[in-house]
Amino acid sequence: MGATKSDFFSDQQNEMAQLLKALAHPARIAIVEYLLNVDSCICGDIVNELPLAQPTVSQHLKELKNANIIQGTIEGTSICYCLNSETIALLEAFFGGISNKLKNKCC
Amino acid sequence: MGATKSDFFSDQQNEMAQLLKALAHPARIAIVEYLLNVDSCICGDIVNELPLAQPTVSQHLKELKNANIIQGTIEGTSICYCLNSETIALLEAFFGGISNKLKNKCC
DNA sequence: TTTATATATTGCAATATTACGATAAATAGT
DNA sequence: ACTATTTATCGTAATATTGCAATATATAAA
Repeated sequence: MGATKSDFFSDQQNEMAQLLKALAHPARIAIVEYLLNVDSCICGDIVNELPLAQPTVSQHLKELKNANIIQGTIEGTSICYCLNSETIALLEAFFGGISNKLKNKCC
Repeated sequence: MGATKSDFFSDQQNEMAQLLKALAHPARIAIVEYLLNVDSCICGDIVNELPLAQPTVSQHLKELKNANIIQGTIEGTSICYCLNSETIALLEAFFGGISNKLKNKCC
């Protein structure tokens, strides 16, 4: 016990849960907001921006990258991260869809 | 170690992370989708709908309730759950805002 | 090749989540 | 009051996440 029973849910449900889990941490929200506020794709400044050690930030970036929320391109010795607008659009559509359908409901 | 360093992030970032965490599980996504597809607020049918034991479902419902994603009203011996459209709107706005701001970016 | 800089990986301790059996609480009907 | 039904809580085992020191990797510059 203890492990999520993913097998019993649909692929779509599992994927959305995974995507939301990747964002379900204040540090990762902060990373997304930072990338949004910075003009160009700035790289390891994220480590300086956050109150976390470099390995911890690296781990959070990895999770965001795995979930396709951000992309990283190598630029010399550093890596340049930026948001993936397709994934953001997917999330927007998910909640937009719920919101729309909810308008015809009693509660 | 091991605990999230919430103190170092903004209230807004912590709240959004918490809200997303409440949805970051396939069972809880399934509950939201079920409530959306059912005409009126139907109660303990959720337990029958999901491949999980009653205490587990009760726990998931509690988390959704704590995050203000669903509401429960007592109806005789049973409880009637339904989605909270305000919280859904908040989530829609969050991702909509990111999506909009992202349009003017280079990546 | 050596050195400096940037990022990733490993290993581990602390903490959180998930799931469920057992049990409690609360209400409806008898 | 007793019984059945519905939902919540407790206790606990299994698993996952978080954070960081230490270390590895990889590229740039000297």
